[in-house]
Amino acid sequence: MENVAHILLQKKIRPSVQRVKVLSYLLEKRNHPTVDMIYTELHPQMPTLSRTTVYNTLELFRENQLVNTLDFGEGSLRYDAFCSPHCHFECEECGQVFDIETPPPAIDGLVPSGFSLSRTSLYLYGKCRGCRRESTL
Amino acid sequence: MENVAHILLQKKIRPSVQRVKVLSYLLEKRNHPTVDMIYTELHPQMPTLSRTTVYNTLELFRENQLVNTLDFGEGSLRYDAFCSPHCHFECEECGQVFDIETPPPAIDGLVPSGFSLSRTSLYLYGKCRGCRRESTL
DNA sequence: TGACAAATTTGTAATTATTACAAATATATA
DNA sequence: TATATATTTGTAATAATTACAAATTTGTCA
Repeated sequence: MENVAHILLQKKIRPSVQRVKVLSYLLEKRNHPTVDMIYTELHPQMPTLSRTTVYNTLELFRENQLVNTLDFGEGSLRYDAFCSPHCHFECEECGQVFDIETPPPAIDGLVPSGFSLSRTSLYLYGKCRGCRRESTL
Repeated sequence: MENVAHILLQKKIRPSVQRVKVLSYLLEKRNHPTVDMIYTELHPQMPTLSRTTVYNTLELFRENQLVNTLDFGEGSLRYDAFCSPHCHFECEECGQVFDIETPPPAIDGLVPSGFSLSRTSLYLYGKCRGCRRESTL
């Protein structure tokens, strides 16, 4: 919506149709999608959309701190439009990613002296509620 | 050495030349290498070594809990032959990976009820001592 | 020891995610 | 409206990894 366009304008990013759609997708779905998930979902509505545009757009968003990348070690990156400090849980069964609304644990004092820390990522792996339920039915 | 062959035999893995060399490399260097680093270093001594063998060998080691994979989001996996619970720090300047000999922080209670946790990975990013020193010279 | 079976290694080809890049299109400005 | 600038697109390149079948090595047993 207009809402999303404003977010882009605040970052001095021109709100093209493609950019607004990609950011809207991220904000509405909150599903930490891969490039392929975004492309596959938006392509039917925008037949001219290019995969490259999705890559370019996400990279632009990342440079402007509108998204963070997540790497669960599956071979492709995921994107998160919620940049508050929080952790992520990936279900090893269904692949869904869940937000854990707790900031990553303090690790002050962990790094050797003389080192400087710029950021940390904590990834949690396991089974989500739905998948656990299924396996006990 | 023979030492390394014994480790493999304990896991009922036949200690072929290639397997012993790859595991020795990991244990001696402790440098969390990528497949390419291993291949590049071992190839001169073993001209017939194949990259595929390195991949196969590491996968076999992983299945037998002899190594863990690390994914710092650089596009290629790294391998760690020390499986005690500890964290990793990657220098954003020189790319070196350092062990942080502290177990990943307890995150009990972080996961939503009904979820089960199987493992966690904590990645730290920043500048190592050497690179900080260089930048202030 | 020699022959055969099983395990391992090798090299090439396929696959997948991502990036490079130039042409085409759309947008903004004068 | 003309022109410069920004954006998008599509194709081709790159890089990591996997698939797979042929070649080699190793182990077993007569």
